[in-house]
Amino acid sequence: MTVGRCGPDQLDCPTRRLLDRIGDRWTVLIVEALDSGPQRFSALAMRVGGISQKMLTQTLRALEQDGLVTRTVYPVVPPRVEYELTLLGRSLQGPLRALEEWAVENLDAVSAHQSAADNAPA
Amino acid sequence: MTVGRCGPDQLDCPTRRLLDRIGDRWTVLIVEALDSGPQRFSALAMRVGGISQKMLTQTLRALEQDGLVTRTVYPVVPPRVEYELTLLGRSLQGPLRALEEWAVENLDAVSAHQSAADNAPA
DNA sequence: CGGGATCCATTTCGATACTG
DNA sequence: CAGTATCGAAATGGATCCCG
Repeated sequence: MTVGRCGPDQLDCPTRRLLDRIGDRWTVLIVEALDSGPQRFSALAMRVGGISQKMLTQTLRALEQDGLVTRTVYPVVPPRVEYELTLLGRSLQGPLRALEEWAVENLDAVSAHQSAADNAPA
Repeated sequence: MTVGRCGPDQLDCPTRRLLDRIGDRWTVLIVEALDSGPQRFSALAMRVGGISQKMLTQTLRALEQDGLVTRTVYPVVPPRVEYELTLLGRSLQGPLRALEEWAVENLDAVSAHQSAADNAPA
């Protein structure tokens, strides 16, 4: 459905648009990986860890299109490309960090509930 | 890959775990839909808008398992089931709201960059 | 009304191979 | 090194039918 309308009951659309753009794993992980300054493609791949180059390229392109990331190509013999968060991109880090902190603090509780649910099947 | 390891370069795992659980569209939308108190299944479906009952059920079950949502069944003639955020669930609303605000404030800028990228193909 | 089960279309994504 | 292109496996998700 992609996103369709925004809900009969006046649902907040910006949330949907946000999720449509940066709502996937890799986008979030990449933005956070770019936290510590400009990164090369391969460095990024390592930092994110477990991402295929396809997804990395694809996600970076999307981030670039959205103006969250800049792509700088250095015309040197071994190709060198660096990705860096734009101002807009960095502005996203705050909210993202908030979520991250929530994760750090509450994810254990979530796991606990999870296990409890498992042990009490019926 | 689900999540695999957490990256050779000491990537923050909680983020991955978070994304694994509440990293999809519907989860976020549902949590926000539950903002205004307990909701019935069908009411929830309307508020979220565009979600199939399959995804709604599925996502609600997951949220329940994670201890973010409670499911209350009232044994009445026309079945009545209400979903409500737990304390844990409500604690997630803050961070989520932060993201929402970012979306409201910056999503236009993102769209602008998007269009610019379209108009300057090469 | 709420939701389980099934079927099927679409999308996503990883693996692989090839290029400048 | 930093991609692009292609292929196939797998997950996602909607539609439909049925049940308590």
